Amino acid sequence: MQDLSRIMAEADSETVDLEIIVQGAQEGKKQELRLWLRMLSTTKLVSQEVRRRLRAEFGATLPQFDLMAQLYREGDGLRLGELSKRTMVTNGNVTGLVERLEADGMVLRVTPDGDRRVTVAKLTPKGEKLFGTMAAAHEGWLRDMMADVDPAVIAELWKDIGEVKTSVSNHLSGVDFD
Amino acid sequence: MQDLSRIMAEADSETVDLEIIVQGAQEGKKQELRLWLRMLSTTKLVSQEVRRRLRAEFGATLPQFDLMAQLYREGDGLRLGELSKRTMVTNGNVTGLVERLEADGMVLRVTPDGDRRVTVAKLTPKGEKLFGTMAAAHEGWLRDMMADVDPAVIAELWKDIGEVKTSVSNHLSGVDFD
DNA sequence: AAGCAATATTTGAAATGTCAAAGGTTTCGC
DNA sequence: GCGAAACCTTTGACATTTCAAATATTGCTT
Repeated sequence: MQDLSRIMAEADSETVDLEIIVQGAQEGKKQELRLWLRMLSTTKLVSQEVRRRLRAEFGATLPQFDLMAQLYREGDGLRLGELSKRTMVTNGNVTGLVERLEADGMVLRVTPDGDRRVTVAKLTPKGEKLFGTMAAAHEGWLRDMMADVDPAVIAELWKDIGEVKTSVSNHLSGVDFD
Repeated sequence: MQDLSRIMAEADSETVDLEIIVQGAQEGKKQELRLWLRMLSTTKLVSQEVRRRLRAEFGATLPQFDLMAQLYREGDGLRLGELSKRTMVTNGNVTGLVERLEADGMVLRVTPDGDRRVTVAKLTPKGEKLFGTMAAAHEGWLRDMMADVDPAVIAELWKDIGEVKTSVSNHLSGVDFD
């Protein structure tokens, strides 16, 4: 944490009302915040359950599963940069993930002849087989977890969250300082 | 990754049938998976934006912000175990988070007289002030990001995701091996 | 052909994340 | 009160995460 003095000075000059800021999410003013907190906690809940089961049943991690899912649907493999975009994982992170998956024999790394900057990752047969098993289980877990939710609600949620995603995408700050 | 041979054997003996037998299964079967993938990617998108801004504007991290939010609404402080539950962060992780926040002067650690097993974390005045500023900004970011979504949809989403969360909560596997 | 910008991946530092095991403390049962 | 069980936090080993800087390679410009 850096640059505190400047920030504190700002806070001082404003005298933000500390009582109201976090609390009053009930009153309609903070619908977005309230929704976000609920989305976040729900996502964490599901993620942790999925992670726990992937680990217990397959000894795999969620990021590994995600990465393999992308490779699974592109039989010819993907460049690491592509993988990074699709999994929303940083480049540096993909390097390590692929490294470990390769060590486990799930993934193969190849440098194509045309361009030696590039590394293409590809599932091995072993990786494909394991992922197939995991994917089927994974789908079942989700169906179970959401079993009490009306299918119509699920469809509605899918649509509406799509709207949220679009809105968010259109309001991202590239990189800006104040 | 461990225990592969057993898992592979299972996969072999099952030969999962990718063709779907039940009627209407193409559309209905994977609704939950589809919803989950969309929830996950949307949450990642928002998280990354929030993280980027917290860092750029306040030099703080998202987990730190989360933790401070919990302490903010409990002026008397919270035991680390409580913090762990509320932030959905493991115990060991809370230790480190609080350590760093204490080093930054945002948080105070106290061992109450009654029970020396316990550590209570509490925001310092400096921490309170900074959090107040961050919380106000944070709320604004979310309002901006979701600006294109109809308020009625936001309210609906909040309600429906609540249903999802309840369902998931009721279908968690404590700890089970197969 | 030399130089330089653009592209693609890796590396390194710091923080966060999980899990399991280890430490102290308290409390309960006897 | 003693010893064991229960409780709370810390520690340690790894994996994942981000960002920024460093490498390496290609392609463009002149």
